[in-house]
Amino acid sequence: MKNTSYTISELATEYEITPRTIRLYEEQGILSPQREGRRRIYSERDRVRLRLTMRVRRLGMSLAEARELIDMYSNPQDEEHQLHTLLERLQAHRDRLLAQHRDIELTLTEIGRVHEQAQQALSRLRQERG
Amino acid sequence: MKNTSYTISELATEYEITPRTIRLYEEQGILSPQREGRRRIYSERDRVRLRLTMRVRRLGMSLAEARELIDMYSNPQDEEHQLHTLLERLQAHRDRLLAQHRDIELTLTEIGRVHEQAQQALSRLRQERG
DNA sequence: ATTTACGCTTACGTTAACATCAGTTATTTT
DNA sequence: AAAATAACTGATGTTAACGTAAGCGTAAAT
Repeated sequence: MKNTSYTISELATEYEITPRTIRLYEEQGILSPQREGRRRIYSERDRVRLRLTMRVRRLGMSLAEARELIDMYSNPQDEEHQLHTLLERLQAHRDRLLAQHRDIELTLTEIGRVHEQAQQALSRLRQERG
Repeated sequence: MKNTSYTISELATEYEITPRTIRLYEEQGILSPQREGRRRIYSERDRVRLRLTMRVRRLGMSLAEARELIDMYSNPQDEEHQLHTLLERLQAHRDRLLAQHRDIELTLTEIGRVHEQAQQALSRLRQERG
């Protein structure tokens, strides 16, 4: 059984963020560590949710969006209506990610173009100097 | 010849942003429209730079990063040292974009998993209700 | 000739996502 | 026992990226 638990500074070190940030994520409802007195004890689940949060934050999502998405990962709905809106929200996130995917490819193409030009300019310089 | 020019509100409408935002981008050195009296006149080049800015902003880049990257697109360097740092910066941007690319794929995989589960739960509900 | 529309500058307001600090408690380490 | 270490709760500060509003100029439409 994974019965591992973590302190706030362990997680902070692992993900290279400050404890302040981790507490903020709790305020935002993303994490919900247990307490041992006043101290926070983070479970493996908390750690996973933190990792997922960092991942989508790198993609420019807000904390609110991050929370929504991550909550959907583990939210077993029972009503048909709820399942429907879940599917819709998932599709919305997917659409956005696909758009970003395209944006990345376009940007990489541009970078590749400039990179090549720079390489050529560099070899020309070395030729002349030769 | 593309001698087209645009007013601020034309660009604002096209890219669904406010004039305020466009003026801000000028302050940040991303755009540099000509003036006709006090009025700003945007060239095709400005428009392209605005489009590129919007693109990388969707990827979560800051305006400073956007400016740096977009400036590199059109900056013909002449010194070897400058070409080297240009190549380095390009590679840094590329690395970051590739990391984002992976993050997107991971997130899409998760979403796909949840999406399937939800679909299945939905068909089960409909089966029962029959 | 005067509304109306568009644009300008200047300045203050706002929100998100933290950082920083002060003061306190609790727990190790020496 | 004393001191260092880690964590806690407020509270205030900071930065980026805008939004909003006031007051003014200019040009086009009625």
